Amino acid sequence: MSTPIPQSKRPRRAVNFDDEPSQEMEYVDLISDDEEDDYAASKSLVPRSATINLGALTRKLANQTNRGKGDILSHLFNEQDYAWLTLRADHQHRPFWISPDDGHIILEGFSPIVDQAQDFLTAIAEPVSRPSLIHEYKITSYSLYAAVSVGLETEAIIEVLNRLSKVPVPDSIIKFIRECTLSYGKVKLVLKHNKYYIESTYPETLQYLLKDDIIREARVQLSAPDPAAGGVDEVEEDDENVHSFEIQDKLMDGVKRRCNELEYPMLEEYDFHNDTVNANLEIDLKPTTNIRPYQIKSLSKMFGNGRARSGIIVLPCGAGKTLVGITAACTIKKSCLVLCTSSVSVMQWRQQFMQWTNVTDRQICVFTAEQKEKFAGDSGIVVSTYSMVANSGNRSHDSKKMMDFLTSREWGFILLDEVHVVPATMFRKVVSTVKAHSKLGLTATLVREDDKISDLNYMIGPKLYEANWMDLAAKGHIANVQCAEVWCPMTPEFYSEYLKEQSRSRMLLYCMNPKKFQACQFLIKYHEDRGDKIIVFSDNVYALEMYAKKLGKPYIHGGTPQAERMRVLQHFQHSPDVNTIFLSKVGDTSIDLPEATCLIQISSHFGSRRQEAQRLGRILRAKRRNDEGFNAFFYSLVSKDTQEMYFSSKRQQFLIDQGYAFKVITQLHGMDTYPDLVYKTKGEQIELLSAVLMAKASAADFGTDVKGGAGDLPGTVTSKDFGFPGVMRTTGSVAGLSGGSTMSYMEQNRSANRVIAKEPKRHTLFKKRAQQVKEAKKAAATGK
DNA sequence: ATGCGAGAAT
DNA sequence: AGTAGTTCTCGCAT
Repeated sequence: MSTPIPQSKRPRRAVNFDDEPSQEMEYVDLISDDEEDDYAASKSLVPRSATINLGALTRKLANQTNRGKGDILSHLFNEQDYAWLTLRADHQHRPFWISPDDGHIILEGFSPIVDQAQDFLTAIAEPVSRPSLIHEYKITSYSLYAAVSVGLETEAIIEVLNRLSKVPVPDSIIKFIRECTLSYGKVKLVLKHNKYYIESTYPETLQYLLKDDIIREARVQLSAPDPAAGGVDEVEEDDENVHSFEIQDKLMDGVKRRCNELEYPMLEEYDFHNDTVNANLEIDLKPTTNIRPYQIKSLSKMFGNGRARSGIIVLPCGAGKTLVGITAACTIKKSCLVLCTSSVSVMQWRQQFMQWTNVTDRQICVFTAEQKEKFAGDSGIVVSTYSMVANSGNRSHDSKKMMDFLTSREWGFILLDEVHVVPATMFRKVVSTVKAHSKLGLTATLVREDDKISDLNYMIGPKLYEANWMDLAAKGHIANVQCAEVWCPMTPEFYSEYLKEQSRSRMLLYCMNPKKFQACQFLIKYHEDRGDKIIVFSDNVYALEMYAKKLGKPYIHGGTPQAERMRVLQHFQHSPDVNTIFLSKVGDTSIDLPEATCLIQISSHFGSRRQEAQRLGRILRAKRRNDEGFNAFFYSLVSKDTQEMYFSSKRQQFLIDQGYAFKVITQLHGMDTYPDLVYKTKGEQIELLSAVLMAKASAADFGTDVKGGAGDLPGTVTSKDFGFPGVMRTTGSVAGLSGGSTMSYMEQNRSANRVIAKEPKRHTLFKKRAQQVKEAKKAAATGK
């Protein structure tokens, strides 16, 4: 929406986030006549496994529409039959359809005005899936709250929707938009004297909220309540127009949830310019710090009206989330608390603050188990971990004192790194125990496998911005990645054992499948020869060790001592002789290896979409990403006809929705003739099988193995055991790096071969919401 | 330093 | 289809 500010014109110290809600202008003359060419230009296919749900488009109306009972064929197609849709005469000039049923929007990715349409849709709707040619969005109450909070107005939203839609905007959708946007902003959550208040200029609204049991009981009663006085009379009047009441910290979470359910989501904005109570923090970005256009854009959503809106910014790994957070802190210029998931991240955040801003040692400090510092002046930055702040009982003396320091003061800003962890039972309370005027959550993967992710809407705020991975890759901000799933047939011996086993012990068998072993070895060799640096991931520590030892590569898992980790990582980054490392899930986050250009997964038995995306993120910031035609590679090795097939498809869903296309490789050409292939003979394979069965039988073996430090395990590999013998590295030709095209593999249509993982639930929004509102209102009414 | 318990993710 | 189990990290105490 806002045009990127040219490098030269950008103000040196402050970042300009002017974000005039000028959507009115921008969408007026979008329709041009030359879309035929663009259509012809794009030839690639939508991945079959993308979650485009065209069925949703039709369900309800298809039933309502008179489709002619004499039609002998339509019953065969049911929901897939679109014949009833009444398109506008000039529909080909308009970029999307809107489903009257559930607010889903299908956008043509080849439309000449796709960029503008996409800009608009990301502001008002939730991206569901964005493969290359067709994008799916859905309008939800949350997405509409976000739209309003970012400055869009109800009628403007409806008008632009109407202008861009191939079908007239259904009345049901217009009604939904009006309802959702009407009440937003009427109720505010403010912090005064380190206490939470619900504030509104509409006394009747506060009165209405107080009828709800949860909200009423969370209210702080200043004096003995006068039974004669009811409702609005109890509300304190700060001045003529503003009314408010106080809420207990500990019950804040429930109150916020309730307000959302009652359709009065609380607006959290911080007028930091006019805050004279809290001391300013004199920090600025260094003049040399450059911010990318999409980073500015995301921040403009936060600061568009001159205040700091609480909310969430979603950027892919490697796209500079940290700098976005730091820039926000430099804009607010008040005391700031940064929370991370690990102590490694804590140090990284501190380092990045030092690197990008003029913050001094005295102003920034860390609070972890090892280090407990306080800043010196009236204001400063504290970087800590979620568990440090969430930990309630059994604190050390220093920690207690530090927690008092954190909870007794008012924070201008709280930065929540990896914000998708915040809904976890123990972590969620940090949001209300530490009192901050504004909150910003950062993440690359706003997904969880439970249903708690939507809690962030009321805990933190609306999703202010979500980048499109494909767009960033196209512009060179993150690497281009070729994704492939390699199908490895099980050997007959392994497969018959697999069939005998219970589900739990099956995992080892498909991890250790000799064919997978060979595929892994072959891919490593192939990519090392091209000059790639390779990370191999294995969730299973036993498999990790076996693979790494057999193939002679260093590895790191949870039991690897810190010093040892550093050694291995150093070698990987700087030695031309170490081009492959094996990592357990320690490597999922926080290990930054810009040298890596290729990633192979050998074991990933669960269906975690977040883990898959985070692993891919390890190669998105590849140093060489801007080289001509550079591609990073991401392989998942999957044992054929096992449970892995199912998990794999589930894991890939997030990336597919981001527009990544997974190729299926059923045969690695040249592998069978590769001279040093491991486990080539039947004898070796059976030997491996018996080793696996033995390991599986004795869990004790496992235990010591995993602990790693025990040391007496024969052949335990550490980096010092590697003389880094002269693994010759032939430099691949530049042309050879130009992409997946040079790889010989067979592609095939995966969807024909397996069941595609369905989205957990494609609920009909209206129904769910109606139900929620009904219950909430009923509860409120009975509270009378 | 090392072990232990808790908590998160799935 | 979901549980139980695995792995990892953190913070605290010895």
